[in-house]
Amino acid sequence: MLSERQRMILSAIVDDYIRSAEPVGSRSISKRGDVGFSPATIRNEMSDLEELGFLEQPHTSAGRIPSHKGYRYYVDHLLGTGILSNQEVHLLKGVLAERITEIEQMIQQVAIILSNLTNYTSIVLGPEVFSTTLKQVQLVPLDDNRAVALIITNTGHVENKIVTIPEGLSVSEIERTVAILNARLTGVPLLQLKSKLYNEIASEIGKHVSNYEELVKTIDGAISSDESDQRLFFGGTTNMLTQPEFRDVEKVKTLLDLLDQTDPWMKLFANAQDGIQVRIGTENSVEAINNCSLITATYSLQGKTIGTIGILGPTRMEYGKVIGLLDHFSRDLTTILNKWYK
Amino acid sequence: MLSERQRMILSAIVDDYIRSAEPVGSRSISKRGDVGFSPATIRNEMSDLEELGFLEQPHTSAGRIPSHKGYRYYVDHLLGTGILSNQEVHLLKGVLAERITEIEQMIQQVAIILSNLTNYTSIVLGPEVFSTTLKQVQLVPLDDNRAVALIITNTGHVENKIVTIPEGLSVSEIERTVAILNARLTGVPLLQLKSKLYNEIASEIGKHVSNYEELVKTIDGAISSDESDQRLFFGGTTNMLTQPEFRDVEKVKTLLDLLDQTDPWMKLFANAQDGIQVRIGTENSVEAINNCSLITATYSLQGKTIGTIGILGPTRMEYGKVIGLLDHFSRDLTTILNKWYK
DNA sequence: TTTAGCACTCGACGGATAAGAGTGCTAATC
DNA sequence: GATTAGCACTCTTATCCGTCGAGTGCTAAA
Repeated sequence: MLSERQRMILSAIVDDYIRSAEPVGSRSISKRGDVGFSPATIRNEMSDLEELGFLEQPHTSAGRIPSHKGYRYYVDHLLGTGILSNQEVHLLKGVLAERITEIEQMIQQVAIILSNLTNYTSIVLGPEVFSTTLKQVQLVPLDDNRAVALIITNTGHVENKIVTIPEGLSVSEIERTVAILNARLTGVPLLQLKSKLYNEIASEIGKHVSNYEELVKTIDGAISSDESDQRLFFGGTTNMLTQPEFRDVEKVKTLLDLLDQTDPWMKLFANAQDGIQVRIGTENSVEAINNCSLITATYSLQGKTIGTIGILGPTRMEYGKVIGLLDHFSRDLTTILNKWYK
Repeated sequence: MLSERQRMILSAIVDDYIRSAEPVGSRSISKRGDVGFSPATIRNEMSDLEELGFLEQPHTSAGRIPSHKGYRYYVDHLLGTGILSNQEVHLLKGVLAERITEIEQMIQQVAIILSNLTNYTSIVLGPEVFSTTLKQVQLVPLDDNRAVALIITNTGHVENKIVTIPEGLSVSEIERTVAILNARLTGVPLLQLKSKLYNEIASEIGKHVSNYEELVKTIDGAISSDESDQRLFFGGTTNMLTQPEFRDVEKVKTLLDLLDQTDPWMKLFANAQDGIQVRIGTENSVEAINNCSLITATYSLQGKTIGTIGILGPTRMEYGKVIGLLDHFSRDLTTILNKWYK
């Protein structure tokens, strides 16, 4: 569809614009050396590229900037895979080599490192709520009527909740209840615990415990995790402020308010495909980041995708570098996790 | 020191400036009605007040704005105690009435409510690290070589850490170790756990366990809480962006970067006095908030101050309202907590 | 097909001017 | 003696206007 020369020029424009954040003129392209044509020729091609929708002009007599379509073409066809610098590889290796007992801690570390390396904002969805399953429930007595319920997941995460034990329950009743829970709920995804509890298990508990309604309610309180909020980590939220597109405080506020929320990100990540995915500008469906791009990568455990890590930057972001980093990282992380849980 | 008239004028200027964020002129004061003098008279007084250091002039022929000293005088001598609106009282009562199993959750709720009510940023130091003591340690086996260590504090907070148990330890050795820990560490402030472990307890464990070095190391990992980070909650961090003094992105970044850190706040809160404390501008010692004011209140349990809640706003903040809110809240919270833990 | 040349467009920058807000001082008034 | 009206003065802000430079689009020549 595009001639070789047009592709060179488009590539040069996107590159330059990513670096400078200013409209790119024909002269500066010509001077770069890698496109050996005069400004006039380049101007003609640029005019064509604009007609085709790959470029835009902020106003007559300004240079061109890439349109969303231009970025898309650039990402799909023109991008050389970024090569990581030694320092970057080193840093990532460092994080992944650290001995950490929980996946989440490691993920969080990686989020911070990535945001530092890229100077963009990183958003990480920890071990996927959708696929995390229950491994074990334990009840540890605290005092006369309270206990700590431990919810242990297959990803090695432990969550604790303080529960008040309904009056008049004998120790054996409690023990039996916990045994039932473990027998029936092990392997069940966290999100389904609640419905399973009410639909199947409540009645079974009823067979062994007299006043079981309140008990079931207590269990409900313990297992209905409020963790879904906490599984979303952000790194380098203020990095965006250094980008020239956020010189306006209004825009900053819109973005930061979005970063304070959980829902939009869950939705954005819900339909993330495996592997690297680049969503440019309005492809993101969330209005507040219509002039941003979101690059996501997934990591997996035992062949199953369990989490997503994303980098959010202006549409004018360094796609090559970020994709390279995410690719490298998601592979490494997957390898490590699988070795770990073998 | 100041005449009655000067006090009225100073008060009027501060009030107006807090509302408008613009230098206040003699004419607008005169027109307010509560100061029944002509602009000329007021001008003379303003000139005097400036000489005394209570007012400042951004430039000749602009109105006056309060200096730090002016705010200080206003807060100390001119401020009528703010009266809460019904809605505000209602909201606070609502939060405090909710049945929550952990102090921290409640504190966090309050932080959010307060930042919404004030439109400033709230910073809350949860149950004080300095005074929180250990109540109990429990070890729950997970699989062959791993276990969950539960650290239970006197404030009802439970923290869990996954530990890898050193090879070659018998069950009885582990049990004995836990017993020693409970016997010797109960009631010890969290911050002192580590030193106590190495100085007193390590040797005692050595008597019962052969290869005790690695075990002590593991215990260290479990008790050295990284929670100190998580005890600091922020609410409404983006509220500051709506304040006109933060129209400049640079300032926003400085502040937000500060809000990402923990240390400065710990230091700021470390020397918080009991009751309400107002620190204006440079009184804060942290440079990044030299044009902000921080109002803090403490709450207590069993007569002992256990936490601090602060509201951060521009020096031009609504002192009356915020002080009223904080006062009301800290009393209520203290009452509730004490009823709760009775 | 490519390029040199040139007229044209548009935003950025800087200086000049006017408007407006507010002061400080002086002299008149209470 | 305290208060106030009046007025000149200062400083900021907005606006206008001309200039400059970057960049384009078109035409004609190579």
